[in-house]
Amino acid sequence: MSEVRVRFAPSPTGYLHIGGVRTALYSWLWARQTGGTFILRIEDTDQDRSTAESIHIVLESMRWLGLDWDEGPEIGGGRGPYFQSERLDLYADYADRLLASGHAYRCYATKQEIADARDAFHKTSAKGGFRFQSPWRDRTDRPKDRDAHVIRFRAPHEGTTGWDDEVKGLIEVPNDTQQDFILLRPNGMPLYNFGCVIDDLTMEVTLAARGDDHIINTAPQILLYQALGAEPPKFAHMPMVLAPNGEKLSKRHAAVGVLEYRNMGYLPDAVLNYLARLGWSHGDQEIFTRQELIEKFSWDHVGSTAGRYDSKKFVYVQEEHLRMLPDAEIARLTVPFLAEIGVVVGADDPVLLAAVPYVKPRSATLADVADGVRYFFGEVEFEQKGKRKFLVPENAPHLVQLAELIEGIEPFEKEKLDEVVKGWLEANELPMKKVAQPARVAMTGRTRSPGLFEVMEVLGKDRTIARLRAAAELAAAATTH
RNA sequence: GGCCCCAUCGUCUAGUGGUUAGGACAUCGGCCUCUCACGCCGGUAACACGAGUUCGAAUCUCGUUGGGGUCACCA
Repeated sequence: MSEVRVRFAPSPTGYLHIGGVRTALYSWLWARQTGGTFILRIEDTDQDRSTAESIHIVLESMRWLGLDWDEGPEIGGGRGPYFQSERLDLYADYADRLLASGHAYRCYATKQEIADARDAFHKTSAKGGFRFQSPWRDRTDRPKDRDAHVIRFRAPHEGTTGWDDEVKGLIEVPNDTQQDFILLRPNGMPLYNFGCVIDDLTMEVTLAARGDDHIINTAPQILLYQALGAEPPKFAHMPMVLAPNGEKLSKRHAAVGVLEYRNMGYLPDAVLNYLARLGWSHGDQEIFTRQELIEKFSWDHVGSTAGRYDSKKFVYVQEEHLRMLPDAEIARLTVPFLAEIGVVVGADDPVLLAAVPYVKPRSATLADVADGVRYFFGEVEFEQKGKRKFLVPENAPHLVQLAELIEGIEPFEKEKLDEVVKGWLEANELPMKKVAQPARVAMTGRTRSPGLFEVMEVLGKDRTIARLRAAAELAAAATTH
């Protein structure tokens, strides 16, 4: 079997959609598993919609996800260029060949003529789909008053065109439904089906993987390969990612731009895992490392039904990946998220490092971790509800006593703290519940946090005592009502 | 409407003629417990429908219904 060459060919007309990421991912996994080549190609032939900003977003998204390409923008490769807008000569050349062999023709019909024909078709309420029947299909002359024309494919009307799809199986389409689709616009820009075929052909792509909304384009493309006397690649059409309600996924339903997940503190590997698993399976396994994905991916376990985006499961997968990370790595990755909320610390900050293991099981994203360690830095910010409920005069003495008790504890570690404090509580017949919440609010400003003694250990003796005493004063001064 | 694709718990899926139809997320109950989590134990919950093939169908065939895609000088 020849070397695997696969590509991801987004059009830069917005953000990189998570549905697009999934098709990119499957191709990438296949290339990495087989030692093949993963090509990134930018389909920027729609000059009205393509933007430089969008190209940047695509590359940035791919980089963040770690979906590195072997040929493509910025690094080049032997089959470049990798922007369709820079391959115009090539398309012109292939169009000439098709013209010469009679597989294509120049069509001088104007957009208006086509629109009129379409209107007329719909007015007669004819059944079936509209196909523009160009009068130029069988003419050899040309109009005297204009030169602008498109180049159309001379589509066959008999027989069927089919292929054995890697995920859908055998698909056959009758040729009499084909139309003379346009290859080249008057300005020399190719349309999707033509550009895609010429690129896949000249880039020697062996498997074209894409969303199943492209199934409709495959027969025309195969016809084009045949007209060119070339062997088409294999095709894999994967089902789309739908919104939770089964509609087409859009901004309304979820964060669809993949970079948004970076900003929310998701891990690239978690995104990959979730997306891979949505539409593909490997027995009962749910959590995969990047390496496992590469090793275990296979086309015959890509399902054929559309998958719905499920944010809860996504969060679950993200949590699992966060827990797989070493604490020091989590600390390092959390630093920018801390900066975001005004806490400036280094990745090797001892307090941060000490806090991560306790905050980790309570967090899903890196943003959660940042928020979870926040009160270990700077001043305590009290949640009003907790302050009002627990920092009341009757609790003030307990906080002071706790501060005094703690003064003498050495080493200041959570096991020792646990032992001494609980002994003291028992001796004084004080229930833990009575003291814990006021102390928690005193130290963290919140009613929910890691274990009391864990917080103390991270805070250190001095700051623990200071916070307990400060809160005791607040509590004593609070007015009851 | 034509053409094409699809159909197992709410969701993602396992299943390739013989299973008490399995797992995961979610959900519900319980345990643990200083709060919140984590963790652990357990429950509810599915083969869209109808024919046919077969000793036997979630699995094969046909039809119905339902969902999706597409019918561009977008990709």
